Amino acid sequence: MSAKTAAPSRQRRKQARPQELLSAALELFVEKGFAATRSEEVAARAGVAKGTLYLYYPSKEDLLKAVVRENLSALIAEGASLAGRFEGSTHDLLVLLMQTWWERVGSTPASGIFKIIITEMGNFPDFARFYVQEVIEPGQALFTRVLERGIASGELRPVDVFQAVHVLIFPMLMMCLHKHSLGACAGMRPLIDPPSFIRTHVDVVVHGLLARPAPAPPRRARADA
Amino acid sequence: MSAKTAAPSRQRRKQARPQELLSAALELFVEKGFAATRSEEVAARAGVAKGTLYLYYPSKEDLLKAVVRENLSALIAEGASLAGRFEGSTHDLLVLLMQTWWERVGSTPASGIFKIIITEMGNFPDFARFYVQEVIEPGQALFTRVLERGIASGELRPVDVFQAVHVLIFPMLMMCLHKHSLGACAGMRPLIDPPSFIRTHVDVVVHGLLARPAPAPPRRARADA
Amino acid sequence: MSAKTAAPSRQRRKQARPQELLSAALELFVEKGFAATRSEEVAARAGVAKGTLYLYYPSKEDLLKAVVRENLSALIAEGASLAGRFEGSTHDLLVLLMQTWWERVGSTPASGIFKIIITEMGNFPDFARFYVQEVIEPGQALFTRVLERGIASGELRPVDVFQAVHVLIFPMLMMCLHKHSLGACAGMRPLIDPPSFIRTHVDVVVHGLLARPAPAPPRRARADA
Amino acid sequence: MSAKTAAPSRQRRKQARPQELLSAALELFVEKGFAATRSEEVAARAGVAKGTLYLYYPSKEDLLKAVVRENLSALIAEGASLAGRFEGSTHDLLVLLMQTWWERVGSTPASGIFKIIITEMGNFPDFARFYVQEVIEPGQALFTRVLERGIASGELRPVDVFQAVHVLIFPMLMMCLHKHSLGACAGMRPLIDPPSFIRTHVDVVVHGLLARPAPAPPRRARADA
DNA sequence: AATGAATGAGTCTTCATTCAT
DNA sequence: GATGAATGAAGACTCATTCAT
Repeated sequence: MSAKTAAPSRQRRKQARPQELLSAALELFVEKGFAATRSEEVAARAGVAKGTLYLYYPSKEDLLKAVVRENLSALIAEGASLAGRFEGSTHDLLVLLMQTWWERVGSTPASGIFKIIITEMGNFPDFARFYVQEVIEPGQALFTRVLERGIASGELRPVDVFQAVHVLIFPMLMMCLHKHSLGACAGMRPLIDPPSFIRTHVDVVVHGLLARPAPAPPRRARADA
Repeated sequence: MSAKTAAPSRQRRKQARPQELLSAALELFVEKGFAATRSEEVAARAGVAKGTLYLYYPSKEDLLKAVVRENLSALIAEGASLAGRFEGSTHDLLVLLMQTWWERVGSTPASGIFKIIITEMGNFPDFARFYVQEVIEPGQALFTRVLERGIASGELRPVDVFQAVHVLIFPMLMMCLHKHSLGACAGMRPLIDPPSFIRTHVDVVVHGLLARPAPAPPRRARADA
Repeated sequence: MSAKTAAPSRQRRKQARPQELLSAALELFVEKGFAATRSEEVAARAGVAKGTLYLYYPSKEDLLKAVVRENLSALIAEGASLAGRFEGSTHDLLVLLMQTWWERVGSTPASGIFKIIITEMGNFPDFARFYVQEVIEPGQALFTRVLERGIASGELRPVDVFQAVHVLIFPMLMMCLHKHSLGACAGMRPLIDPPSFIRTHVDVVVHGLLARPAPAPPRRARADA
Repeated sequence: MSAKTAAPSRQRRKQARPQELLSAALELFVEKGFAATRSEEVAARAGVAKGTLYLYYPSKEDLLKAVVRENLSALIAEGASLAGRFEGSTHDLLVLLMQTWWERVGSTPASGIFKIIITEMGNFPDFARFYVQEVIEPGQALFTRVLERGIASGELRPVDVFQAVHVLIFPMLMMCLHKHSLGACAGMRPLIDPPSFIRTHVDVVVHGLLARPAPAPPRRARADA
């Protein structure tokens, strides 16, 4: 506590600079969009002067790339680590995956990255490739394996796996986008409660995938909203 | 027909201008983002000079508003009209609604609007309010009614309706976003076939919502892969 | 009266066009300045379309020149005609000249011309020459003759005539400028009453010029303001 | 002195910038008019780039306001300080006031301000109010006090003071305007010599105001012609 | 290393002028 | 002749980037 409030040594601050700049940039790019964010604003939010930004990132575009890369590495690591460890029913695994994903990504500032990607992917083709290789493909592979195992074991219906994966993932992504667009509009009451939404989402989708659906489980209504 | 190929008279062109400008603007705003699109580009794509744009829309921001308004009004009307007319099972109605929505919006350039909205909603608070009133609320109301009817009739499980609506809608929106981000990256094989995805989506979600699921139909959706 | 309200025949309007355009232009150039006046405004105030203006004057600059020339011819004619006719004391002649000048110029829209000239003279050197020859020199010659006659006859002190002329004229011009700058600011009570000011001006200056000033005449105070 | 010829440090230049910009702006606004002066010209004349101007003044209009404020504040201070100190005849005070005013304003670049004000006052209503409060009213008050004192002491005729003030001031203003319009036209012989004109002006007007004019001094003012 | 004054290419927007109707 | 849609050169202003301090 006292360590935080005390003025950090010059050494420490310098070390933390790149992180601080990236996180300031993430916030602003998410809030206002890449093009509409002035590089001076990024510097200001990171507590440094305009010129300092350029000591760390040679251009605004490079800064964007660094922001995306930085935040996506975290995503991938999380996903990969979870992949192997689990033992139990496919149903339980899916619930766990989704909740963990929300905890580690959806509920953190990193969730904003998807907004940037959606918008800027067209303007940075090399990004598209990077993103597909590093995020989309590993992610799909993970869910594909889970679903295929569930189908093989007879727990799930033999639906089209490739698309079922997207049925699972898309609402999660949309949730993130929502959080940073409509959900970020000041003065607007929060329309959706993410954890609750995720429960419903997983509940519905897993039910829809089950081979012999169990008798409807004691569903939790919107008590938390 | 022959009249069209001849140089259209000035009168006729003036009539068509707003449409042409809006559609050029839609394309570009979706492709490159609002902030990154130069107003002169819009004019050029509509085949007019820079100044002409300003005869029709007093500023770039007004142009954006007009684009969104123009494209979303139609959407709402479609949905509402379909809502009332239908007789049949909730299952069939949901399938029909989703397919119609895709036909009228998702598969048209208007689908790009959602990308713009995600990005720009935070920058235009008054527009956010407009969008909530004109699009989000009516849309939610429509699906809410359908689901509530299905639950009342015993066809669907009594899930949280508000969230189930989002479970239905979010993947559709995400589909649109995907189409204009990753899906638009040149040289990338089409990863998802929307109609097929929608079938799977509706199949899974409706199954997940049904009170006594019919024996899983052995149909395989992904005919295109 | 009825002739005015009835729609003038096309023939009449066409004949009146140049006048109407010049007078609209004069008003606007005086109100807002030459550069800040849009040519479309001039056309609109004259009740014609933008293009019509260009049928009469090939450019905005030509329009300005026409406006100034048009209004200065009137000035000159008035001055010249008054020059010869008068018989009586120099004192009375000066009073008459000033009052007439105010009636014919100062109190009409033509008074605004001085504001334009002051501002634009530097941008149109050929104007400067024109103005000196057509207005300044004849005007100075007139007053010079009057004062010299008064001095010769012993009625006036032998002051520097060239400068005395300016002592007489400058306040009149300043009055015109005042009327179209401060005096034109909406919501500002009229600070100066021109006729009254002119009486004081002439009274003071002629007193200052008289060789043996008459006992102070029964001065009219500011009863009219 | 030698320090000045060496390249001034960045710090020093920053300090001097506002002054340099204001004085460049004054020159150009007077020469060409406010609307006709491009902001880049101002920057260029001050020896900086376009963008630098905007580091100091947020808009061209603000620049104009700063120019006027800057130059007129000094004027008021001068007048007021002189007003109180003087002991001697009203005649002498008036002569002194006029000469000082010419020294401090009329003969400096600040004299051009009046040309700008005449033109732009109508376009900046809030500025008009400012000018009335800060310049016109204090100035009038000053001369009003002087004349009233002269009348009270019997030195001057009991003329309408408000108007007499304008009789005194208007030619001075007109002199300034003349200097920057006709007087600025290249290739035109100097028609008026201001100091000499002012002597005549004050001579004539004060004579016109005196209660018992001294025997007209046979002095001939135009020593320079 | 850090700063922030300075730059100037680039963008939105206006408006004098043209010309098909 | 008259119109007003269209043009595009020009101007106010912004902001990514540089570099002297």
